[in-house]
Amino acid sequence: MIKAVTGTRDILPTDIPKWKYLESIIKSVFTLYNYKEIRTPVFEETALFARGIGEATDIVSKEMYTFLDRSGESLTLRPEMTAGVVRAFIEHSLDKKQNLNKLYYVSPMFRQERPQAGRLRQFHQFGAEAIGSNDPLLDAEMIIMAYEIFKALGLKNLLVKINSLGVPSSREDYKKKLAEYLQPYFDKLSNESKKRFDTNILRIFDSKEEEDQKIMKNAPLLIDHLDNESLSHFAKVKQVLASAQIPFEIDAMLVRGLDYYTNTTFEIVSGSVGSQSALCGGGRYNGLVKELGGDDVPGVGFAAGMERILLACENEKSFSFNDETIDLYLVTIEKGMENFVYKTAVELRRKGLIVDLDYLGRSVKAQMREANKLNTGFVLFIGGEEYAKGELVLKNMKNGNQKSLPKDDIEKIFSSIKEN
RNA sequence: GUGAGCAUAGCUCAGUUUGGUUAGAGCAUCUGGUUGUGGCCCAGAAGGCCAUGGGUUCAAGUCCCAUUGCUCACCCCA
Repeated sequence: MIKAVTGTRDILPTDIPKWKYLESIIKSVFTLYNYKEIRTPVFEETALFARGIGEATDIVSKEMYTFLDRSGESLTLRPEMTAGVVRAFIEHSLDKKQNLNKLYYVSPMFRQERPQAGRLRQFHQFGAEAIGSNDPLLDAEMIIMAYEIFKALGLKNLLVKINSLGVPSSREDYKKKLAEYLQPYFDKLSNESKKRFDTNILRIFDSKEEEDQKIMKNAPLLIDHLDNESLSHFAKVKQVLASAQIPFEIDAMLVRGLDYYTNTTFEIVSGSVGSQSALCGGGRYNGLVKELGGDDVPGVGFAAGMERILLACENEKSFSFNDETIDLYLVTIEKGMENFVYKTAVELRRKGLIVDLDYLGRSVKAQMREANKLNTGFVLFIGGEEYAKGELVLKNMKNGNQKSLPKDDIEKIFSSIKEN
């Protein structure tokens, strides 16, 4: 048996309602904040991600689905959306048409990691990018929109964590200080952290090794070494969040594994999923557009994992649906009625009723059991004595009442059903 | 890439500890319970190479080994 590839999932009809519901909330919140949807290709030139996300990051160095196409060009299934959106932004000169572009997306992403709770190889993210302004209002707006969406879904067990990484120049000064502090402990660091010492020293803060954490507890914090401009930017973000009544906490250890972040970074974590608890993450990326060949345009954005969110919703039972219903089920009482039955079904469907019928030639009892299972409001019996008299029997499945109607009066049948 | 756990009907699971005739249950499916009427109830049916391949044994769903798959966790991320 051929099965779905490791880390991929079928979304079956029974799962579709909750996905549609999630998508409708995403769309309505982004629309309220006047973000416009953008769709970009699922694959891009490999170089886009290598440059945009950073060669040394885990995503680029070990998680991408990269392949050569038939002409020998190296392509990659997108592991995240920001690089592609920025590429499209530059390619279509969106900044020349509008000073600030507020964009959102809902799309599948691909990363070759070992699957676990809340982590798949093909997964879905929604997110937003605001490109063209350095206003801290937008940093806060990202967090607010994500939070509004989670709230609308009924999620409770949430924690907003924010941090500031400052600008590259002040960060370089700080990195030197951090290196000086860590030098005496170097031998005690975990192997992974030793590597990071050279590649991205800030990431040592992310280590969960006990020994590393002990050392990092007294390390100088980036947040205490921010330049004045970064500090006031961060202060404004906090102030806006507070005025929007978004509870948050500052996590000076929150660094994040993508190279492009500057100033604000944030995550919203849920206590209702497994160990992969970040429902969304994002931050400001003021150098990215220029890095990818555009003008020096600032940007900020976030991405949220939809499977993870739905997992949290299920665990919290944050919303539920009524059983799906149909309007009418046609029961064929005797053989030979099929043409009339189907014609009636089509005409009622054209009037807007959800109509189903038997396609398996089953007994009346079996058809009634099916009608009941489908939660139909009405059943229309076709055949027998009444049909011979030119009538059909309409049964209300809630109260069991039945009445006869002229067999060709579609309008009468329609209104008898519609009135209830 | 590393570690641990799991694998029996469409689904959820008994049975494995202490090997012993034809492998069970609930749910779901199907058929009936007087000629043409659902739900609840009752009766019955169908559905399994017990993940795959080797081994131990008189005998393996049960013990051993390998393989594959899944799950969870690490790394990291959404």
